[in-house]
Amino acid sequence: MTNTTPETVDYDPKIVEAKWRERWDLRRTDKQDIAHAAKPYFNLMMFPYPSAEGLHVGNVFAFVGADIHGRVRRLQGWDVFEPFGFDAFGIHSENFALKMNTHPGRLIPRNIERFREQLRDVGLMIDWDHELSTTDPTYYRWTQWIFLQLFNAGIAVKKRAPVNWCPECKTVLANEQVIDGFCERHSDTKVHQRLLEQWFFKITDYAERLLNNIQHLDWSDSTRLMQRNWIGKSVGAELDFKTPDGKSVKVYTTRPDTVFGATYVVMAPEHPMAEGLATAECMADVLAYRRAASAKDLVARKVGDREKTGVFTGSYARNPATGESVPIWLADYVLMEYGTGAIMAVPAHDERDFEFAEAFRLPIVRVVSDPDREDALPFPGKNGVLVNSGQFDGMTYEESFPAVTNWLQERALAEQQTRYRIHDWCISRQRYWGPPIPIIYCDACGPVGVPEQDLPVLLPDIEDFRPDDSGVSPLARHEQWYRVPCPKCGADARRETDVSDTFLDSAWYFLRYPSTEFDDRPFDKDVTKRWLPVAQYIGGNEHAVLHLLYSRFVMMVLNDLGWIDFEEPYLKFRAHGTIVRDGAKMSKSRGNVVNPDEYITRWGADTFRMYLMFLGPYQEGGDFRDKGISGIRRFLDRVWIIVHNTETDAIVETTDAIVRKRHQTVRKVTDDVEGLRYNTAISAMMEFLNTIRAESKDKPIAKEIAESLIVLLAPFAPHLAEECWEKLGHDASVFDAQWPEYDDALTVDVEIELVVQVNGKVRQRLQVAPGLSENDARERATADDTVKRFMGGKAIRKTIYVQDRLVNLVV
RNA sequence: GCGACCGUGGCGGAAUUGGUAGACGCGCAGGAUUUAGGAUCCUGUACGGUAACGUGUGAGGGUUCGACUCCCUCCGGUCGCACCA
Repeated sequence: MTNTTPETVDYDPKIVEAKWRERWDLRRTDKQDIAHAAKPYFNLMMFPYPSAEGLHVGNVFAFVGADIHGRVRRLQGWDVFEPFGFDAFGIHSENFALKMNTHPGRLIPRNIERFREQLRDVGLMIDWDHELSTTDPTYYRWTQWIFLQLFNAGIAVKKRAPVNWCPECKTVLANEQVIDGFCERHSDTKVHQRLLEQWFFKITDYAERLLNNIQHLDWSDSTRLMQRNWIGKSVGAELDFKTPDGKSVKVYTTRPDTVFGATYVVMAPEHPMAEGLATAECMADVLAYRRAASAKDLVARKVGDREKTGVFTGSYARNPATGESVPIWLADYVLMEYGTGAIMAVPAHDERDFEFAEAFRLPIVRVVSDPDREDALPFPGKNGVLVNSGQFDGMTYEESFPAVTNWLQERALAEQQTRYRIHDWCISRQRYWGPPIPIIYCDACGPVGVPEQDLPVLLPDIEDFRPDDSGVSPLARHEQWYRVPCPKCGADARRETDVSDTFLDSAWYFLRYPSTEFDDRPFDKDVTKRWLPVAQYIGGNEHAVLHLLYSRFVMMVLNDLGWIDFEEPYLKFRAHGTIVRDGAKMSKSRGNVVNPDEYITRWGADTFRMYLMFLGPYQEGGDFRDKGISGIRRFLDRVWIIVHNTETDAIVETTDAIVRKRHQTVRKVTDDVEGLRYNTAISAMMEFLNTIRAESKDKPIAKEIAESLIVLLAPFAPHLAEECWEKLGHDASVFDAQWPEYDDALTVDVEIELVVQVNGKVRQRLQVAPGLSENDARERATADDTVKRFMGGKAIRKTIYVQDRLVNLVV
């Protein structure tokens, strides 16, 4: 390096990073005083599943972004707590162990060990004293405790329910594990429906509160929208269509205003009233249709072709508004699981009903008309006014919805109703690798919760944990484990053999982090008060619905039961983006997976961290391209050189340009890191360095300039920053320094470029002092030869002046 | 099908509230240094044109003194939901 002074050592990240890893451990730099922190800041990142493949570059991207945020907050004076843990229970670990012919209990510790080493190399500010793993009995003991709180409160209940069953995994799948009717893990295996007795959490009872709180959360709009959609609130009415013999067919609709256009009724094929409504001559068809529909399972019905099929029952019901007799049909486009399992069909204003009416030649009656558009049917919108609707004609949707509903309600033919799409949370898994559900079944006492002092219910160490298709967990094959006396009456009883859903493990882990030292309580009340709710949560979008919703729900319940004094766990949540390679998602099959270890070894952790953050906006992700990383390394090399050339004991004059750039950079980086715009924060630091280099021309620079650069850089490249900080004469860690301040007045340039437009086109750029008046600006502009030429001697009709930016002359 | 977001050089990507399009970085070209290569440093780099200048943010239209930014139509992509009545 030509401009390196002889005694300067080249930047060798291997040496620097090893030195500071050790120093941080020694000084306990990353540890937090949980009991006494004055300005607590809980910086949470989603804990990973410790896969056998080790840390993925996407993990590193996620954690580094969160770590930078934590380090910035620390420099800004907060007592930052940045814990880490492992979400190690679940189907992933178990399936992998089965494939490798080993036991997950032996696999997980190895994987965790590997993760820990890799994470250490990345240079995260993690307080390892508070590490946790969901598979640790000292953790899942309290997962079971939480289950018991919900059980005792009547929120955990047992129900017989249809579930998604994957014949390959041989277990129940959650809805999100079903992709287009196939298992997410076995893309060629169709998911079946199966009826099982399972434990459910009554999250639907909390739907309204979960929905309502969303508006107060500092989350991104898209995440909030996804949560709203998942909860799926709809306001409508249950209407009563009566048959001549007095039977009552209840239908649910969100458009009671269109009831005058309801020309037939449709029931789901499995509707309990279907058979009773079938007339003798239609019975054979009805039964045949039913059989055909149940052969097509629920999932296939949802994804299969949407050709409308159906069958007439032979019966009629009375439209509660018109009093006319309308036919009752069965069709599989109506789902038993939503609403009442029956609908009133308004073919003129619903596309599905329209298709069905066309296919079976049923009458179509228009009851909404848009005066602005004479639309073809169907016309599903809410614009327009009612027609063919008796005394309601001429009303808008907003008027007619309540008017029609009330009118029917007065005659006991309707009831306004609010419904939610969200289902109760099924937490039973017929699997081995999870926390046993702490329930004991007694013939006399029924389901009894395991007494708190008997927790944890340890997961037995068994070798034959392979699931079978019996519909029960492998634990049900271990009599010596499940046979226990009833805790209430002492009679022979048996344990619940299902384990709980991984989402329950992860629903409360952040509550445990600050309290890991307590073995007699899940979380300490004082500690929790000090640290929770979490200040900022960073994680992947794939968990933006379920994980966040489930943990919000569990916190809400714990709050209601008096265990905690907040009900929303994450005040602020931001989702990071995904790293792709050459425009495609990284995957083993594509062969474009990036191994972070190689890059850290070759370039150093600091370079790798910064490169990942430089790829693109943190919340959008970016495209990983090998070549670009050298630019970051060059930047860090130059920082190293400039700091090592800095005079620490001499007074060095600094140019105004450097000072100005310093203030501009501090402002820009401060704003950018706040909005997680790490890519532009890095380019601002690069610009700062470029200015310093151009101005100083290899001469030593002033100490305070080097210092502010290093502090800004520290969250991104912590090892190098520490080394440079020490070189600048500091004994303490750079992370005990102060985030630099800026002065707006000192960011103002002495000379600005004034753009001169003629008729909106840029024609000239003039160097002027800032703060020019409009008249002065116009004078300067019109005096310019080029500007004169483009004005062509015409008079100015209008001048637009944007202070210190541009003047536009309209001629 | 519905909803959300997005489309900018050879590439990754910049551009507070409409006000200099292409910051920063990669790559590339030329030069310096070097026995050579690499590294490093300097200069240039949207496109066309010797130049004046013209043209440019997926396509087309609109609003405006002025549009990557706002509005309409279309095309393409990513994600979420998906017969939810």
